[in-house]
Amino acid sequence: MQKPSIPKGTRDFSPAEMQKRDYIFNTIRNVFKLYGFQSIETPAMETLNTLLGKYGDEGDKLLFKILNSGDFLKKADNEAYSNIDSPKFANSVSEKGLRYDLTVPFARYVVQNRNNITFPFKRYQIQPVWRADRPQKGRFREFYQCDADVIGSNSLLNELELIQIIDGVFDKLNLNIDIKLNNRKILSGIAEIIGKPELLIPITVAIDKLDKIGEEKVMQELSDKGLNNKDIETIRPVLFLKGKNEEILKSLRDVLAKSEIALSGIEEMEEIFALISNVSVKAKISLDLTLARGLNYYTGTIIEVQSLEANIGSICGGGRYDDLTGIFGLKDVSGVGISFGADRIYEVIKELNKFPTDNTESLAIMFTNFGKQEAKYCLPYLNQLRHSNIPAMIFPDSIKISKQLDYANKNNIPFVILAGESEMQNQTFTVKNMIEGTQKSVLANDLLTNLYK
RNA sequence: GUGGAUGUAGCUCAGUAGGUUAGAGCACUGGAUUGUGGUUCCAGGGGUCGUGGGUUCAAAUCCCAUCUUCCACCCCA
Repeated sequence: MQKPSIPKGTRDFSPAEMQKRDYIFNTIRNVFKLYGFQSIETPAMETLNTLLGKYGDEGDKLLFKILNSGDFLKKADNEAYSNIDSPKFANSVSEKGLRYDLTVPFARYVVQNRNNITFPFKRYQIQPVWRADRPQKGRFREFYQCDADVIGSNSLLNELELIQIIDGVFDKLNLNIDIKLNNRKILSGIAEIIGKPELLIPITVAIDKLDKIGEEKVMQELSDKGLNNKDIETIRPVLFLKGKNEEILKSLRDVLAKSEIALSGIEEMEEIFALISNVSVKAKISLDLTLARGLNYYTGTIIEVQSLEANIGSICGGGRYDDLTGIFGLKDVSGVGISFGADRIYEVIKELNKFPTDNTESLAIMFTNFGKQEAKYCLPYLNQLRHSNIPAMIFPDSIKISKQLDYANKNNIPFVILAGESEMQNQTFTVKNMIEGTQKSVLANDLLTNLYK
């Protein structure tokens, strides 16, 4: 007999875990709805054309590809096979892949359904995504993302709303967070100032690590990527600007004055902070010039959320992408969105022991089963409870009562109703309170009104 | 993809100078209690020691490979 198992990096969720997961999903979903976002779903798999090239080389490597059906070897690229060119060979036997995130499939959806969509389109989407990453703390191969995006609007009010959503969700979940903001245009400006715009990505990847590996190693990496000492000395002071968010922006204006693109990024940031000052936000919000984020498609605002209480990396991220739909043939449509990492949020709440203890959704009442006649006697009253919105069940088999009570006990059912021969004769029920260990007799017709008394 | 650790009953883990029949707690089943759970007591079932190969008279224990899980890096939610 083979031992049952599941693939690396995947998980089963028990009823107890699902209850906690649903708490997170419901919280996020309710806030999304509150801000006027509508739900959509897209398939677990997309064609590889849709997915490849959107997440950089690293992302392409992490895509799960699906083997073609049928006699797929007929179309196989034998040349690639003999050259041991795995990616090329894989493409010849696979044309579908599991989605890597929700943003790219959403962009595909928007372009494909452009005639049925009224812009600006505010959609939310809560679905699993798959990455062939090596699992570790807070990292899985199958995990849920909870995305909210606004597409077809350039207004920075959208950025404000997304920040408010983040604030609202984590406030409801009782987590302390730091919302880090930056703007790709500022980073582009820095690359422009030193005259090496083509090195934007390597530069951002390097400075993103500042708080992790330290100043010296970042400068070393910058030098490795082809920056000379003069370039590095230009960048260095920018990264260490201190003060309030508004003050940093002010100094940036001077340093990056020669870059038009940087100035427009700075202006956007100033506007966002000005907008935020009109609403009350509980979370810490910081301008972080070292925030880069890997995904290649971001062009404006970038957002990343970190827990101030747990060390698990980013628990929510997002940003503005000006031309993601362009790749699919719809130009000049700007989008901005965020993505909550539900699985990491789960780990944080678990670590901090902040899951609510009251579970109002669990079963409240169980009828024991003494036999066929007795069960039939219970059925109308069971029905009555359910019609009154009280979660209830009858034990399906007439096994020993101690077993049935044991079942109720293990499932945290607070009330058990005993109905045997004598109860039937007297038209009563014996109601047992499983928490206090007490029991009482009530008239069957008074069950509903006397239950909790 | 790179580096390090790990794997013994359903779960958490003991068990190495290699040596009869591999243990415990929890869980499970039955009984004390044929209509009363969460406590207690008694009894019982359950393991190809991750998998494959090797060394040896003899391997859970030593060696090699492989897979799993975990941690760090890369990257990211």
